[in-house]
Amino acid sequence: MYRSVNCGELRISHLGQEVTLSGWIQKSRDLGGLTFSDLRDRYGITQLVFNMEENPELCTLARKLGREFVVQAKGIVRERSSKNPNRPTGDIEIEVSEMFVLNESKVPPFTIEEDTDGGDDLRMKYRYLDLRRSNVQKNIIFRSKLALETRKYLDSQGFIEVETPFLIKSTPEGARDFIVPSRLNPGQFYALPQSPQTFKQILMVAGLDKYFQIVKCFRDEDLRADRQPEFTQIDCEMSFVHIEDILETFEGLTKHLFKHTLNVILPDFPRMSYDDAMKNYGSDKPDLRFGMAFHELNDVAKGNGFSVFDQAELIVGFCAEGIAEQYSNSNLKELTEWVQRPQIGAKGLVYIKWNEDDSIKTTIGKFYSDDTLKQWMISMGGKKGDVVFILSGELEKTRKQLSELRLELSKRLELIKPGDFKPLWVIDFPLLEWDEDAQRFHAMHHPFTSPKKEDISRMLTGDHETMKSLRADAYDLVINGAEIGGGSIRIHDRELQSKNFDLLGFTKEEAEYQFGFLMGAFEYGAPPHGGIAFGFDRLCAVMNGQSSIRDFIAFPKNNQGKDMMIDAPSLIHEEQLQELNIALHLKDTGHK
RNA sequence: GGAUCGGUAGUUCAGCUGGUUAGAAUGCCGCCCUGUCACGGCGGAGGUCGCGGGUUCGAGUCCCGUCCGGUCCGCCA
Repeated sequence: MYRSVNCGELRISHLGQEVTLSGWIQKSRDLGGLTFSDLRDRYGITQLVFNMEENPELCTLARKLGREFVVQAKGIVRERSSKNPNRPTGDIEIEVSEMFVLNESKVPPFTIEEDTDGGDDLRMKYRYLDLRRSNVQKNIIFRSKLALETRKYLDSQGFIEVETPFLIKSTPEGARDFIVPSRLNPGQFYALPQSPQTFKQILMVAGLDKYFQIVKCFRDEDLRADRQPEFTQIDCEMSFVHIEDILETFEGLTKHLFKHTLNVILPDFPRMSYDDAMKNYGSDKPDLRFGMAFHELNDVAKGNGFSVFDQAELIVGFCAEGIAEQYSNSNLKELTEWVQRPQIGAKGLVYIKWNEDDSIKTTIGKFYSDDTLKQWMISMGGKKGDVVFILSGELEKTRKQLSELRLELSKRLELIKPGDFKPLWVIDFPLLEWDEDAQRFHAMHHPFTSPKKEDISRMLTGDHETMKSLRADAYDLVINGAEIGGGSIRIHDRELQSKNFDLLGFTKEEAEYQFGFLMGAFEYGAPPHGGIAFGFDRLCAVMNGQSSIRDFIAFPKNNQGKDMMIDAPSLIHEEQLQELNIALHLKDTGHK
């Protein structure tokens, strides 16, 4: 028997018991006559004590224990003469009578502690050591619990989990596919799914009624802190539903998850149209943990001879409450430089600072009187002691820039309270998006998304401009400014689906080649249906107040899509290529 | 595809406008220590300053190239 108890469970109530523990040596403290060793496993840390006088052999052995040695120890639970209140097991220790070194360890390249000194690079290469750290394990355990609670809730609502294939068909739409060659079908390729979208719709046609799957998805795009080439979705689909049914069901799921993992009770989620989100926050995923909503100033600001404003498509600003005192000229200058960085790209930043002494400090004093500017500020919800920031220019760019400024300012002003959660449904997304470069429409969500009922006739008959104004039955769940989930009511009618492909620039043949199976299925009694997919990794991260999803994935990839531990991707043998009938034509990239 | 920051001891980093023998902390090794828990004390080992080239009397430092990593834009139906 390697152990009778784990390293986290012993308390003062166990005094006098003989126990056996196994774990890793976290650290030893050799005091000469006494040696203390901290034994660690997933459950905690228990102190072992060795006495040179009473058991010199064992104590000598203990002094030789290095970090991360794997050890089995048997002994009596004793009360400590000096307790450690920082540890749940801090009242007791094990007076060891018998010990085996089960395995030795090299000195680890970084410390296995809550706050490691290791950089990301090393942590990924030695992920098995990184995963020994309690806070990384905590994340992985959280993830497990979140998946379990997801299954519990969806099961309670009558959903069934169905596995869909990973080897499917490549489609040029949307993200790039990972491609898998087929040995049995020379020259032909599978693709890994970007999502199980078409399969779950087929399952609705098949009458499964309520489907879900916690499933890996694959996208061969460039990575970010919150984007991995393989990631996990909670993928769901329901039949005979309107938008309301879906929002209600998955608001319920989200509340359940917060309650049963974080013990956080979320109030009902507000809803905001896409148009309002863009207008008021310059973003389709606004962070509602702080204010600074936008106010447009076109009506009041134009026609006073300030050519920058007069020529702008949009003049828009927001009010930062109570920062006039703390925000000096140099702060404001620095902020101006910040928005002028190429990544943001604003030409300049207009501010109006309404000081406590009632004076106004502004960049546009030549064109507007102090009283006028105060009127503006009052109309924007401002008052004495506030500062208003204004950007102007082309509509979409300006909104995006001001949105970036809003987020940056929230960080600088530390407006975000830890543990605060602000979920939001963003609804009524546009159906189509005009791609100026490609001179064609793209589906804003995906090509299976249904237009709103009242827009269907306009879609069937409208002109180019009409298409831009079509709204979809599509929705995103946003929490704290992160897109956590997205979905839509789907098209379930062959003709409408066909028309949509047509709008998106598919020829009839292409549409048939790629999605004929789906449209074929629609001809055999497809029920109205819709669904949603949650970014599971992102949900884990957001619930824990983190922005990077990598610490919630046991074996993540780095920015280049590489797994540093197993060194993948990698070259394959010539014979493998031959068997697959694949010849490489590598561009000379200077790589090995 | 682009922008930007970084690469110096096992690790995390400092190293100024170029100037003796490249430092700190931590880790590691050795000795001492009977109540430690960030133990303490004394001593020690540890470096191709990512790589290649250039400028210079002299390069960790400046320039060019390259590789590796972080962050962001594009991209992510």
